[in-house]
Amino acid sequence: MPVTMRDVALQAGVSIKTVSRVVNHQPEISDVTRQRVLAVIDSLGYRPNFLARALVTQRTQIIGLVVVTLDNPYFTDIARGVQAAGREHAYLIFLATSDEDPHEEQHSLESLVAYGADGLIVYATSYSDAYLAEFAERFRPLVLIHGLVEHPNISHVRPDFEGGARLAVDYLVGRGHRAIGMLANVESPPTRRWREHGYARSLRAHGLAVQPDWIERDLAKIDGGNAATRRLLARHPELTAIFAYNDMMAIGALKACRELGRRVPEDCAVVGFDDTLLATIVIPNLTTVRVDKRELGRQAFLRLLEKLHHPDVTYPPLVLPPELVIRESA
Amino acid sequence: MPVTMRDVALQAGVSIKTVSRVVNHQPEISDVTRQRVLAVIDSLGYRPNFLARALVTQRTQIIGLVVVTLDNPYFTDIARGVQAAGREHAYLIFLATSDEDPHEEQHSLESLVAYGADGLIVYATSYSDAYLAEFAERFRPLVLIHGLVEHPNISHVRPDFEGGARLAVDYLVGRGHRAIGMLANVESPPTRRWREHGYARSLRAHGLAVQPDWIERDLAKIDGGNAATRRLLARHPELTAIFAYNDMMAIGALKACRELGRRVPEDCAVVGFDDTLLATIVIPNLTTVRVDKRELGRQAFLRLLEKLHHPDVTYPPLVLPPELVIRESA
DNA sequence: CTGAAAGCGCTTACAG
DNA sequence: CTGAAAGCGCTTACAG
Repeated sequence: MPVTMRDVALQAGVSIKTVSRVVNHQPEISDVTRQRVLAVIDSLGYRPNFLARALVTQRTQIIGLVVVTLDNPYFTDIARGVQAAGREHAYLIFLATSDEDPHEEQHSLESLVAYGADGLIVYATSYSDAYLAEFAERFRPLVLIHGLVEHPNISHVRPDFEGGARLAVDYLVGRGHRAIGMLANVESPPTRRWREHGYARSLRAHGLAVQPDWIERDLAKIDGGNAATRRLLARHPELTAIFAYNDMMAIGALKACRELGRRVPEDCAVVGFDDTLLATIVIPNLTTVRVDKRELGRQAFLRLLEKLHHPDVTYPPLVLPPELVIRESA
Repeated sequence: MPVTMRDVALQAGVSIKTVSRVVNHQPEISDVTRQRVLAVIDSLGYRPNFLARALVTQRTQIIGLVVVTLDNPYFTDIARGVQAAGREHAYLIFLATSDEDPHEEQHSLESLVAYGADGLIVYATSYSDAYLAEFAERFRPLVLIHGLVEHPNISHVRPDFEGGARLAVDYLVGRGHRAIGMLANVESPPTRRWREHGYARSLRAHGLAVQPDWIERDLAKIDGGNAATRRLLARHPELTAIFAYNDMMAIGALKACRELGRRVPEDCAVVGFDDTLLATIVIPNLTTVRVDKRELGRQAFLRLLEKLHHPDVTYPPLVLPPELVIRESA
């Protein structure tokens, strides 16, 4: 039997509307009444029922956050940024994971809407762009992290992958490397191969030819990185450096090198991407491209908030500048 | 303008109640009517509003999960277990993190209740036991992971920490170690120092004296493990092995040894606890006590579900058996 | 097998 | 400054 507004009103000898006024900090109320109501609220331990409120206001102050996996610290850091920003603005962040199951991802999105989430922040590789556009059209505003879907209700936030990749490859070239392989994510759609563009662009800028065969694709995880590195090095033992899609793949590369008897960085330099907490756990410590993950999450939230307040404005993608962190692996 | 039941009813030429019946798969309805309503639902793209439903049924099918941090993969694995079990039973898992801020933790718990979560699963060190008991009394059933609060509405789930610690120390003694230090969590309240009991018990079982000074406390993170190891080894250079509170601290110990020029395992063996994904990333790979984290999460959910269905039953704590995984560090 | 009415706990114009 | 009434979108007895 939870305590309701009615209970408070009865006890305080005022109307429900008056209670509502003090709960919502509305000014048109005498101080005496306010104090009296406050006292009753306190003594009864009354808590407003958000569900009921949401039903009438059509706003829940809930933001849904859907990420593919919690396994990569990259995502948990982003989530933390979203949550911190959400807190500041009195929003609750509802974190859902799909565990890489596309079916589950879709289900999460729809559940979140059914529960009245005011908006969604999505990092999810498996959604089709068409589905996302339709979703944004029919339901709520969306902000996509790393995505790319043209729709007025969809905003975008991402690191400057291309710039980051150039930073990495420029550095490698500067260290004398000429045969630089790349580990790419098989799941990246052609429209979002930003890192590959950066890699190619940097190579060309230094007068080096781009060899498509030096790019090897696999899942963007440790095992994927390990397997891709083995294939790459078997085909092209002449490679002296590897630029990896993310830290996970870079760690896989480190493992592969270790198992293959190639010293890092002497025989094969490795550069990662993201600068997750794993980068300094691994030996050798990873040289990698740092992305401000919390800021990314924060900006995603802020973007969504803007859209919620100004539904008719369309915002250009926000692209955050990365930074090269030089450690031991290259 | 979302589509409501009323819209469907109007369009299908039936009452709202009839629509409700087909949406909720209630049997008392003719097949013809059902088909007609289904067709309208489909063409209108109707989705039930869970908020409205929850308001009347007083059940949301939402379970709140509160964890201290997402930084330790141990917690994300538990969360994954909870989520998987939740899915199977058509529950939505609302994951909240406090980022180690006690104030925020409390806020999460209360928000979750305000939004109508049917029950809560909590791993949170900073709640006082009294607060949790009062919370369970006034609001919803709770299951505590690693906790210990006697209250009929609170259930418990945890690995057998004491047994796991004995496994680790037995192994170390079996390998010839006699001077075995321990890294403990400063934040463990005296009632929950299960690993320390296991450590002491194993030592005594082998006729070895327990030296309180061989136990060093710090935060259960990498840096804490690093610092604690340095202090411990400075005071007791005679130690040849270290048993750590968790993998995070063990990784800190690895770092400390590396920086101190102590080879692992030759000069100092290290055993962790949890067997997170980090254990095989680190060099040397960590020998550690494996806990089935997903199962822990699953059981936490199942416990809660039981309680939701049978509020009057009180369940004994569930203690999951761990297992020693021998790798390179000991 | 089908429907009209009340109510879940709030907020929102609208009066006074 | 304060209150009575309607309504958010559903479900739940209760009739028929």
